Parts: sequence; structure tokens; C-alpha cells
Amino acid sequence: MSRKAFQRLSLDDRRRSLMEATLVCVAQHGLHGATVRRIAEEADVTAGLVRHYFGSKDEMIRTAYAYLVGQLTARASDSARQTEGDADRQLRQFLRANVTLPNLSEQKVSLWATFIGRVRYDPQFAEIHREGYREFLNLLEALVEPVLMAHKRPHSATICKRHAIALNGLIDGLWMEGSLNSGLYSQALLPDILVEASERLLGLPPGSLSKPRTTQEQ
Amino acid sequence: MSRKAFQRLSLDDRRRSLMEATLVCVAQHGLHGATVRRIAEEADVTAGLVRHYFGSKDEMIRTAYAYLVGQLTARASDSARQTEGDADRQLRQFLRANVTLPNLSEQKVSLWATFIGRVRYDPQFAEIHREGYREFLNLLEALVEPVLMAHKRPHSATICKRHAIALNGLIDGLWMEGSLNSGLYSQALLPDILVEASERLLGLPPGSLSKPRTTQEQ
DNA sequence: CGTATAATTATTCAAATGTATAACTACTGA
DNA sequence: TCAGTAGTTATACATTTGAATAATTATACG
Repeated sequence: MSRKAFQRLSLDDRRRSLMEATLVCVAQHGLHGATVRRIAEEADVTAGLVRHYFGSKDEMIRTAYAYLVGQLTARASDSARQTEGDADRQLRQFLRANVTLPNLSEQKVSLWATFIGRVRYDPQFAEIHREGYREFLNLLEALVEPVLMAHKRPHSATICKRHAIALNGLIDGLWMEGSLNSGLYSQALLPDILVEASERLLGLPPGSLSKPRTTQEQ
Repeated sequence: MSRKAFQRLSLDDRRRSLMEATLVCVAQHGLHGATVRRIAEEADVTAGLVRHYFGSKDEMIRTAYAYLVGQLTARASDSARQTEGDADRQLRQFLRANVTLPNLSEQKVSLWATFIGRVRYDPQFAEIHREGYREFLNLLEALVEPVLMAHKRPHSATICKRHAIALNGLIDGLWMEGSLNSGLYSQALLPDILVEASERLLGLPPGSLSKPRTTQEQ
């Protein structure tokens, strides 16, 4: 009767591996079906490791939630930051990144929803959510302001915040819709719908976000 | 040692009572914490009744989900139908009803999110979701078309559907945001933000939805 | 007022779950 | 090459869980 062969991983690698296994299990089986044993099996380790790396199952799940939120925001933010061009193009790119792969993923939406469902009644989840929301809203405000300025639209702090809230709502809503109802209409439409809708929300001239001039044309 | 005194309820009353207890428990403790025993206690009955009225715990939870979805849509729909006035006012009222009490409730959003998280991997939840989504989108399309016509805007079936999708995304997103982040900004702003944003999305003249003329003024 | 019956309670059971602890082994450094 | 150690496995355990069954009783009906 030989023991299972195993490999030692660095602290970071093992933790990440366990968090990712956690996310897979929560997505597939929900919080109630994501048992320590199943998560351990997904990560190809035994259940005892959970306690070793995280104090408890709940702690591991919370950490995985924060990991997910960070990933989602970072992807969209990076996408905007790596874009060459004026404010319009950067906002456009940020918007599109939210409803495009890899962020537009049924698994990620499922996960996000599952966790959101706990925010109201679990203070620790609430804290993670609040922090992520604040960061996302700040990013959005920072992208919106220069666009409004460039188009000579009102751009007070209050107005920017209001726009950011509405935009964030639109993004979240379409992101969920798009991932959950992939059969009902083409996901390829989503980025266009979002960008055009955002254009209208901000009161920009038609085409300023949806048909941006290339850098050369400017 | 006397037994617990109990009252016999009609089939409908008992089922509704159990479904509502289920929703309370799922909201408070999540799907994993909503045990048969807890739900039974919430409904002030013993656990055996669950099996009697629903084949299993899972069946009861599914039924409760469908019950919730129906309630949400009905509330918004009724609100619009009971509104006197032109197409603008009806759409306005429908929109506002989605981000106003009783639909704007942290518990309902939590519930909704929790269930949405299961849609992707559970075909039975998916069916309930799809049906509810379809119904909501149809309602929205039917409200949007006459508004576009009245304002002499393009209103082909394709355009109406596209608008309905974007509006639905906006509604869902703001609904969630508003319920989850009540601390960050006043919930009283939500209906206005939604109506103004919808106005822009549909390309309507400013004020046509957000500052509707009263019936007398028309 | 009595009786049938189905709604409800009370109890039981096997399986699953989170956690705790002990045993083992892959890797590190000398 | 060889210990030492910490990462990892294996096992054990008390609790909880969903479900099944038996025992009671509220209510409708004649």
C-alpha cells in the first residue's frame, strides 16, 4: 500500500492552485457543492492541505473570491492601459474588454453571481465586494472625465461619478446577460451594444466611441 | 411528552409558506446553509413536510426560484399596467418599478444572484431563468416600441429587440448595484439615473421620460 | 357525534462534511 | 550522502444533512 506520489510547490503556487480549484468547484457545484474534498481532488492534493494553507474552508473561499475580483478588474484595466490613442479609444477599449474574452465567460459570471449572493449577509464578503467596486468605479471615473472634457461636455466630479455609476450598471448587466443568454443572441453584438449605449449615456456625438478615428487620422 | 400543536393548511398556502421560508433561508445562509431543517423551522413545521409537499429539497428550491422570478416580473409589469397615460409614462413607470421598493430589496438581489450562479451548470435552473428572461424582454419590447413610434424614431423589430436587451442589462445592473451598495450613494437617485439613462439609450429628447407631462397637460 | 384520512410530527439511518491529528516523504543544505 | 524539516498524505471523529418510515392528530364529512 503505497502513498500517493506528490510534488512540493512553493507557497504561492500551491495557494494559487488551491484558489483556482476552489473557483472551478464553486462554479460547477455552487458554494454548497464545493466541498473540501472535491476542491482538493480538483487541485490534485488531499483535503488536509486546505487547513495547512488556509485556516479553514471559508477562509479559502473568501481568498478565492478576492482573487477573482482582482483578476476581472485587472484584465479590463490592463486592456485600456495598453491601448494607444486618445481618451475615447481608451474608454472604448475598457468597455469592450469587460464584455469580451476572457472576462466574458460563463464560468466567471456564475462565480461572481454566487459570491454576490453572499455579500449581503457575510461581512467579510461584503468587504471584498466593496473594495472591488470602489476600485472599478474609480477606474471608470478616471476614464470618463477626459472623454467628457474632450467633447466639451459637463464633467464635474459629481457628473463623472453619476456617469460612472450608470456605466458600471450597464457593464455588469450586459456582462451577465451576455454570458447567461449566449443562445438568445450573438455574443459578438455585446461590445457594440455596450459601446453605443455608453456613447448615448455620456451624451457623446454618435460614433465618437463606436467608430473611433485611428491614431493616424487624428 | 406532548406533540407540537399544528394547523392544517391548504395545499397552496402550505406550499407558499414553505417557498417563502426557503427564500428567506437561501438569502440569509446561501444555498449551502439553507438546510431542510432550517427551512422547516423558518416555516414553523418539521422537516418531514418538505418531502411531503415537494419531492425533495432540490425540487423545493427550484420551485421557490421560479416563484421569486415570477414575483419580480409581475410587480414591474403590474406597475406599468396600472399607470394612466401615454406610452412614455408607462415605460417610465415600468423602469422605476424595477429600482424601487418592493423590487429594490437587498434580499431579493441576493437571492437572484445566488440562483443565477446555478443557472450555468444546472439545466433545471437554466430553464427557469430562460423563461423568466424571455418574458421580461418581451414586456420591455412591447413598452419600447410605442415610445419610439411616438417620438418618430426607428422602431423595427430588430431595433426594438436591441434596445430591450440594452435596457434589460441596464436595469439588472443598476438594480444590483443599488441594492448592494446602498451605502455609497443614495438609493433615491437610482430611479432617476435609470430613467435618464434609458432616455439616452433610446435616443429620446431630454426630458421625455424623466420629466413627463401630466395627463392634463397633454 | 364518530370515524376516516391525509396532513403533520417524531424518530431513525446512512452518507457526507469540516476539522483535527498522526504518519510519511520530497526537498534543502551541509 | 544524509539528516532535518516542512509540505503532504492518510486516517479518524464528531456533527450535520437529506431522506425514509412510523406514529399521531387535525379536520372534513356523513
